[in-house]
Amino acid sequence: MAIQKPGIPKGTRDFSPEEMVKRNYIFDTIKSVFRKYGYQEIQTPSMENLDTLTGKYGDEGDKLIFKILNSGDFLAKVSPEKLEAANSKSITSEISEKALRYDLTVPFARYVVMHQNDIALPFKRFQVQPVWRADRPQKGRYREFYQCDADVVGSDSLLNEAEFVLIYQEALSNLGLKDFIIKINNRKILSGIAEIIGKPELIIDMTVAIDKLDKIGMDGVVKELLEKGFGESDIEKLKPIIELDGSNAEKIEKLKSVLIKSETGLKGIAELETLFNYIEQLKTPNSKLQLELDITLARGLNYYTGAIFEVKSNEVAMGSIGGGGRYDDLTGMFGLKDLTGVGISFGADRIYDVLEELGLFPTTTNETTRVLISNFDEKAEAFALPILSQLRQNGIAAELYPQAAKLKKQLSYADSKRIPYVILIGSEEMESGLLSLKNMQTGEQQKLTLANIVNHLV
RNA sequence: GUGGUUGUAGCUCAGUUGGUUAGAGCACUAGAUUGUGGUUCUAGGGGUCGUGGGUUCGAGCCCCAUCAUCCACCCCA
Repeated sequence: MAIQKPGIPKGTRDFSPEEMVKRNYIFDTIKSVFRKYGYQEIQTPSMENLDTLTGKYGDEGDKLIFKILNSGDFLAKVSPEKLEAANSKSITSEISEKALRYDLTVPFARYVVMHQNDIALPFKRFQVQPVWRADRPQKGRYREFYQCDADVVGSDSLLNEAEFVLIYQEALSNLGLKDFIIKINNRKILSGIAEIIGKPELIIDMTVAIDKLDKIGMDGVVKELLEKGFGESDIEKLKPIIELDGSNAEKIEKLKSVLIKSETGLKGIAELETLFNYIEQLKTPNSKLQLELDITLARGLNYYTGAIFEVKSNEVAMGSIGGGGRYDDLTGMFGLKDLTGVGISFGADRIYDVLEELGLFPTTTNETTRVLISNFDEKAEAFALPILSQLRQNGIAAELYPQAAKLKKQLSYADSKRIPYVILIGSEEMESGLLSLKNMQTGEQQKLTLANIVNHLV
């Protein structure tokens, strides 16, 4: 067999020891905040049944699901007519019954329905696992990436929404981000706007178009709205709403008058007011919470029914680093009615890229070996083994250089692995029982008993 | 799915109007220093120039195809 150049699939990455230290720092920070707010961790399988996932993310989303080919002779069951027709879509369901999870929310909904008799409502869970999307990769976009989700089902209180805002604020602040904005909108307000214009059936097209405002400008939005079937008069009504500005309170007042005839719209506004009120009372005093009511915030997922969240860093040009919202009907698709849920997600990989770009990773990461014992020959090695054991019994991360080698090489090894201390054991040390402890940072070296070394390193 | 970018050593990249034996830095190995790393100096190993075809006396360079890559759009974390 010919030697082949190794490679990994497009949009996937290896993570080095150094990168893992940084990634775990992000995961641990986010997880501890989740726990602090009463969320418990679960995990679900990497793959779900294909029909669990299809139809939940819209047509665009379905295309991005990674399907898993059935094992064995997967074409045997497909009828000759279908093979002849060569219609990929109709054959897919026959040759693939599993798929890699696309997000953590739908598997969570599936979990809740399957375990509904075992979980106490309201159920607050968090989940940190990779998801896969068959996207074209680009900056900040990968085919395999981690999401950190927290969701609660079985509670329609807006207190949950308020706490999610605080979780965003606390977790991202803890990670060292100083300037980020949490955008909030409400699907009911969007519905209300579509109602007022008289095109409630076009709400999706409307929200997708106005979502692009800051990217393509008002002219672009108008152009797209016209293409989607809105009339000139509709757009005239829409314009002032889209261009809404001022403080959050001012925006709410203006929206109230615009949406006066829409029951749904007014309900959305009432929800926002309650939410802002909760946040005001819950937030840490003096915290620089940047919260913005953004009426153009839509987000693609069609299952949001209430609040919609999105978080963006103002310091780095990057897509959103988090998002979420309320979905009233999610478990309904799996036969469990009237269960409301709300959740948020952190995009760990994008947060990594942002922290890297801003140089915000802490330098004092202490996840390497604490002390290396040198190895000159068989005799010294034998002498070192009980010492190695003692160090480890005292909870000190220690390693013995696994074979005799030149000291230069062993010190280089310690240096490249950033091991802070090296114990040198030669004939002199073996005779006296005093071991040479070298501090790799200062270069200083002193002779100590093992007990002293342990005290020094603990 | 659409448009563009770039493919040369393990990594980051030079390589002139097409011309002899394709270079540098970093990394690696060895030595200067037989028990002292990070700085320095010296030497060394390492290349199907993404792949296939074409033009030419001659191609890393020009042409075609193909694959990969990154970026942007769509959409999204």
